[in-house]
Amino acid sequence: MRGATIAKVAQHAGVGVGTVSRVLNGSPAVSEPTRRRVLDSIAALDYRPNPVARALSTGRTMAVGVVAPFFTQPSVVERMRGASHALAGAGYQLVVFDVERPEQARERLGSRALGGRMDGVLFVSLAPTDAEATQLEAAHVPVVLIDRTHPRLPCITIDDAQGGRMAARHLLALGHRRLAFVGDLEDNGFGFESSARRREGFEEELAAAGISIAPSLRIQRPHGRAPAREAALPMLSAADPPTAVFASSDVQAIGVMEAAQAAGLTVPEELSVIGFDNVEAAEYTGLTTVAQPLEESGALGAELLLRALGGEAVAGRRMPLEIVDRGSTGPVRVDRDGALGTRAVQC
Amino acid sequence: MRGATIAKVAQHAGVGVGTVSRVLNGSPAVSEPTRRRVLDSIAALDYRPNPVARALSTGRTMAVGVVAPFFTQPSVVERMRGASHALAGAGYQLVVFDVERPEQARERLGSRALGGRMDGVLFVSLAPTDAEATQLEAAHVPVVLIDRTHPRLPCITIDDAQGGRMAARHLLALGHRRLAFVGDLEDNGFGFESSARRREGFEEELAAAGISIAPSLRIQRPHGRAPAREAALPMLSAADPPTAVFASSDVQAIGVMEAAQAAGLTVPEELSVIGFDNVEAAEYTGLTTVAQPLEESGALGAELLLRALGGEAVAGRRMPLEIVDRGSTGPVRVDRDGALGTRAVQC
DNA sequence: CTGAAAGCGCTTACAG
DNA sequence: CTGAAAGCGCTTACAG
Repeated sequence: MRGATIAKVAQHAGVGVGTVSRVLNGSPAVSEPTRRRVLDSIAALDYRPNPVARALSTGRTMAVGVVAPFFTQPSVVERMRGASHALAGAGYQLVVFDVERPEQARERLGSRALGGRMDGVLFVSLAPTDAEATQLEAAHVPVVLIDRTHPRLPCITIDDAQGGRMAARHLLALGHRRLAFVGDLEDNGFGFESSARRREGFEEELAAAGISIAPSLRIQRPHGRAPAREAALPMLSAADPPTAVFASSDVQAIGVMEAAQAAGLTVPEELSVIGFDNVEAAEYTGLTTVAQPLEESGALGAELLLRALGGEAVAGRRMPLEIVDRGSTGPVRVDRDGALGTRAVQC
Repeated sequence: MRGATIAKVAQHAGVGVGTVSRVLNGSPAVSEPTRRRVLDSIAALDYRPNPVARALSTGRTMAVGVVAPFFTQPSVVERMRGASHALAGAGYQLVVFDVERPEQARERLGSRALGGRMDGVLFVSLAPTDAEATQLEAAHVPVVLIDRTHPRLPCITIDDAQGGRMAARHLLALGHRRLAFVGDLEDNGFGFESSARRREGFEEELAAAGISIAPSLRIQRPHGRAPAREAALPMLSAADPPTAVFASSDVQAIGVMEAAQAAGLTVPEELSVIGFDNVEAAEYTGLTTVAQPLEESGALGAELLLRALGGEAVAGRRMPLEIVDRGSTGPVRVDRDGALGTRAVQC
């Protein structure tokens, strides 16, 4: 006995199933006495409508899929926080599709995972292929992207290049001239482009100041704290380390700070480090960063999706950036001769 | 046209829908030629079975709910990582039910959220009420708890009191005698008991050594970094601060380390800090902690649930604990007179 | 205002 | 091996 059905309730109340359905759905076309009687029967039988049957009948599942690299990118979790609240408030269930490896994207999305089961889909830091987008459109499943773009889909983005420029200006204003960059591999299987755009903006602004990054100071590794740390350590231990590092994510910036500690460089006195994103860890590691509104982007993405679900045509939005200074960057050290300080000449 | 249906495929292949269903479900009772023909039609029409219809027909939704305080407890995310992989591998969708406030637990669980829509439920750091448990049992929905207990349900737990004892022994062995505790409010709306059990084990072991915690050094606050930091600051700034602090979670331990920095105490020289859980942040803040296997507990919980879903009777498990020493604890300082060092007598 | 019936898209005995 | 039919539990025109 897996619970009462609408038929049992109808029988108990002495009405037709249609009438029970009407009171369930708040139809005004039910007389008050009947309504009461049905409500009483519902309570008496502890009846709860079967959402699966309802979904089959209405064509709406009341579930939204969220496709994201949940466990490799801490920023995703913060975005989820915003989305989860909005979705739950609107009565939607949130189904997670974790994508950790590029191949998974292919397996999961196009096929059974999304088809027919989700009323809408939120892509976070990931984008559907063109074929998938077409298919989703054909099925009339609204889609919103966060932190990625697509020509035909509403996207919530930031200006990554602009963020890179902001980081450059921040470090230049502190007098730094010997700068390093630590970011993602630019040819990754997910098509992540943020790191490349951030680097481009950064280098562009440096170029305007007549500065370029020495090839040995441009590090690109798979995303993650450990790879960043391991790649930064030799660079920071060398005879001529940079005086400042821009990492294209907080995760990597934290790796750089760990490398600095291992190399015996104090932050920010001997090395300035600035990250990007403003994830929670940036707060308790005291990292200065180019902050983007993570939770807000998730909330906004969910809101847009809800409106699209309601039949509205929605447009994407670009979110603002700001530098949050927590003290991991500082003025470049200058020794008595006025030369730019490096570890080699200090002490 | 929301995609082809089984009827269209049957028509296209010139067979009955039952036959199409049989090839879909790998029934051996289909001749090879028919099978090929049906497969061709499926491909030609780009047909994908509607999971909602299938769910209604079979009574299995192929979805599992995870009920947890996702965004207030970082440990939950690490547990999810383990669970997500196992569930996805078995073809189950993962539906998240975030519970941030005590009242939400009531609204969401018992009612529409879980009823009829989930094949199984994983509770993380949260437990169903007795009424909910009964209801889930009546509906034959298997349940597994992680980090909580219930008399009739399989639970994956740790020995919290034992962990508290381990922390105590660790600090006692380093010579600490003036000890503080920072943990959760013990009367919280969620029924979290870990913090209380950890404190009890800690105090028990101290008592065996003839030591007790001064009331002013026993801090209990809502879970979180900021409340821990704010409550610890005055304690650490006082004339007679403790030489070591046991926090019943890493999150709170990080708050204590922030307070130590604000109070001008160096860790571990002037203050030893040990946490509990071993979340990722413990790694990059260099926190010594009583480590529990978070990801493994999630994976194990998912496995048990899958086995229960397969009809097996499953039993819970107790996970092992170990101290991971990252250098935030050290020997107590002793001044020249041999008295136990405190900030007041040093220098 | 209300009931009977068709329909949502599958699966699965039941006959053949 | 295969088809026709009933059934899963709802919703929603359609008549009255």
